[in-house]
Amino acid sequence: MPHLSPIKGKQSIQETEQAIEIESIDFFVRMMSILGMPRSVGEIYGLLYFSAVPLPMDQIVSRLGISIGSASQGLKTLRSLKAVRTSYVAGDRRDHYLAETEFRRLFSNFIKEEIMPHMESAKERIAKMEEALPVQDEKSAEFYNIRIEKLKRLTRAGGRLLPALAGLLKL
Amino acid sequence: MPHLSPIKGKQSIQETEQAIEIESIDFFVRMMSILGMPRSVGEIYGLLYFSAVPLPMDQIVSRLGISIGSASQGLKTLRSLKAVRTSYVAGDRRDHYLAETEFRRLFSNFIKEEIMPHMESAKERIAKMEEALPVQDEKSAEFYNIRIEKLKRLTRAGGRLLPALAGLLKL
DNA sequence: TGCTAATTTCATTTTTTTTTGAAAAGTTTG
DNA sequence: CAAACTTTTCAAAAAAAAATGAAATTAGCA
Repeated sequence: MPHLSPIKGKQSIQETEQAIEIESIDFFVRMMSILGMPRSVGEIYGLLYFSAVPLPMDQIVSRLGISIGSASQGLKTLRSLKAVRTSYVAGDRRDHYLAETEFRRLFSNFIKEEIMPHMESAKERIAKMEEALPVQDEKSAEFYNIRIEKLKRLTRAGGRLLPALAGLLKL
Repeated sequence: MPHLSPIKGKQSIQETEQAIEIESIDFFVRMMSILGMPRSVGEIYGLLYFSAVPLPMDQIVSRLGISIGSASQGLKTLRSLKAVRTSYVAGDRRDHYLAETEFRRLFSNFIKEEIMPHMESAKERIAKMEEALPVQDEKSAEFYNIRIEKLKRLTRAGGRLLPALAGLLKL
């Protein structure tokens, strides 16, 4: 069955596109907020995700109704996560933004940039605990050692598992 | 080489314990904040993690210098994540709190309670996008379908992988 | 049951985070 | 190189999140 009459449904193509756009923005605002990203970042990504063409910043600003400053900062964040990239459009001096839609890559980047540094500093902090420890040598030393050992295993597992996870992610 | 002289180091046993406690609190405040938990929750868990005995709420309050309200709410959160449990102490009507130190279990709980519900509502939102879609039947429909398909794969992968991850986590 | 200690709840305050808006800094092109 | 446009930066405002503290509730005990 090929295409139906163009005047078939209650909604026009634009209405459909707008409906999906709204859902997409909503979707990514929530997703990003799980990852601790501000609303504006989710909105921008959500808008770009379903955009067939790359959008310049002023379009993002006007379509989302956010400030130029927010858009600039949000795009900076998204760029640093490699979640968007710019594409050059002939005869237009504005940057045009495009969403990276390969989630595997995005995820891997997120872990590397946002999570792994924390793991590193966690290890340093555990080392500090060990420095403090050896002085007291009684029965309770055993208790502390066990707890510290668990923390070490936690960071080790995190360090191995998180990057591996991104690879596992067969999207 | 057995134990050294008890008056050897510069620090007493209490000082050592206090130093570790401070590091522990610091450690878990940061860990919890990665997971989007408020400071107080990290502080409480950090204190309990290295406590050899279960602590009643008023001790938590006075040792951390937080309010009774914060402590109560923080403990509620930690209880709901099964990160702490109460243990009964003879002849004391206060609840005494103990940290759950098996991170695998904690992690698995966190995914189940905090992450999976989001995955579920994500699926519902994708379904809404699909509802909006079928009306417009032109070349761009293909574009939308591809994007929606990627989202579906994302939530499917998330739903499978996250719980699996908790199992993998051999701590 | 009534009294008291322990805990929870929640309106208010404080702190932190995010957004805004306007000035500063770049860029492109005529 | 200057005028026009684009983007970034950042102090201030707004919004959101967390902590407080006191009243309300609950639970243990005499």
